[in-house]
Amino acid sequence: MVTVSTSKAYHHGDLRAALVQAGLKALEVRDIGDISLRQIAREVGVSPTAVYRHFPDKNALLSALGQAGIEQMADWQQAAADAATDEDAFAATGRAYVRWALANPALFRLVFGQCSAVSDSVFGQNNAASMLRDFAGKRAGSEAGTQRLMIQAWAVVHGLAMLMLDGQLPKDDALIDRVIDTRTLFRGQGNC
Amino acid sequence: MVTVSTSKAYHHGDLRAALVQAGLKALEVRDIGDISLRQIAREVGVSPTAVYRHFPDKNALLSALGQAGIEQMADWQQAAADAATDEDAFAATGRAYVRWALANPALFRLVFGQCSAVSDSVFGQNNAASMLRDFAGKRAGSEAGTQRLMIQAWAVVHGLAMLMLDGQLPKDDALIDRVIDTRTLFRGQGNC
DNA sequence: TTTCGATGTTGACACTGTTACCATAACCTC
DNA sequence: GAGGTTATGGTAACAGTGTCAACATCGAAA
Repeated sequence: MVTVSTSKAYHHGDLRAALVQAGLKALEVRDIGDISLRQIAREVGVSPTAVYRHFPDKNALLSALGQAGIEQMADWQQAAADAATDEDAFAATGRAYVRWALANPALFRLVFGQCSAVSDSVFGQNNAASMLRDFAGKRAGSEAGTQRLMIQAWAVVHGLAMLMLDGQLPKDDALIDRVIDTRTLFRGQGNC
Repeated sequence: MVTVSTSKAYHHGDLRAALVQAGLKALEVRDIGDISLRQIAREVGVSPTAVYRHFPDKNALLSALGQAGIEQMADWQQAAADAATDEDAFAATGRAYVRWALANPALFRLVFGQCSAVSDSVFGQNNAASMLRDFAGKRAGSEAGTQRLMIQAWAVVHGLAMLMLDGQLPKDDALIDRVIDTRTLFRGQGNC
C-alpha cells in the first residue's frame, strides 16, 4: 500500500504504518539508542508531535517495532525448521535464531532488550516456541527435563547471539554451526 | 595500572575516582542509558564540563565503570571457584556468572553491552578465563573440543543471565542451578 | 450545513552531550 | 619569596532530544 500520490495530504494516509516502516528501516542502519522519535518523524515528513497521535510515547513506538521484529524472526525460524530434516530441525532452529540476530542486530536487541519493548516473554507468544517444546519433549523424558532442555537450548543460542553481537565472539558463520551442535551439547537421552 | 592519583588534593581531591564511584552507585539504581554525565557530575558536586578533564567523553567514563565491573566480576567468580570442589568448580563458576549479573544488572550490561564500554573481548583479559580454559581442557580432549566447550559454556551462562535480566525468564535462583548443570548439559568425555 | 472527533502543527520546556573560552590553584624555576 | 606554566574547574552556549499545551485542519456524522 503506497502512500497517497496526490499532494493535499494534511492527513497522512496511514501514518502509523509509515512510522513503523520508517522505524524498521532506521533500525537497519542505526542501532537502538541512536534512533530518535524526531528522526523517524522527519523521515516520514511529519512533525515530531504527530507521532503522539498514534503512540503514547517513544517506548510505545519502539514496542511496535519490536512486535514486527518478533513476527519476522518467527517466520525465519519456521522456514529454517521446515527446510531441515526431522532430527536436525532442533539445531536448525537454533542456528536460525543466531543468524537472524546477526542479520538484524538492532531489531534483535529491541525484541529481547530491557527497553521493555516486549513486556511479556517472547516464548509464550511465539509459535516457534511450541515447536521447540515438541522437540525438547521427544528428547527429554520427564516434564522437568523438557523444560530444562528448552531453557538450556534457548540460553545457548541467545548467549551465542548476544556475545557475537557485542563483539565478544567473532561473527563467524562456521562458529555457529560448531557451537550449536546437539551431538556435543546436550546430554539428554537421545543417543549415548 | 594504577592511575596517577598521587592523593594530591587539587580542587576536589581525586575527581576521577569520585566520578567512577558516583557512576557505579548510579548504575545500582538507574540502568544504563538512563545515566547521564551531568547527573554524575551533579552528584559529585562539580560542573558537567569538569568531567572532560578526566575523560574525553561520556563513553570513556562508562568504559572506566565497565573496567571496574570486570574486575569485580572476576573476583566474584574466583571466589565461587575457590569455594567449590574441584569437579564442581566448572559449574560453580558458571552459576556465579549468572548470579553476579542478576546482582549487578546495569553493570553487567555495561561490561558486555554493545556500548563499546569494553572494546576487546572480556575473555582475553579476565584470568577467570584461563581457569575456565583449564576446566574445559580436562573435560574435552582435542584443542578444538576445548574451545568449543568453552564457548558453549560461556554462551549458556551468558544467555541465561541475559534472558533473566531482560525478563524473558524468571529471576529464579533455583532455576540457575537447574540450568547450569554439567550432568545434563555437555556431552564431553567426562562420564557417560 | 453545522458540529465534532480524529489527526497534524507550532511553540515551548527541561534535559542531554559537547565545545570554546575563562578562572583558579598548585607546582617549578629563578 | 616572585613570576610563569600547567593542570584542573567553571560559564555560556549550541544542537539535539522527548514531551506537553494550545491551535489548525480535515473527514464524516448530525
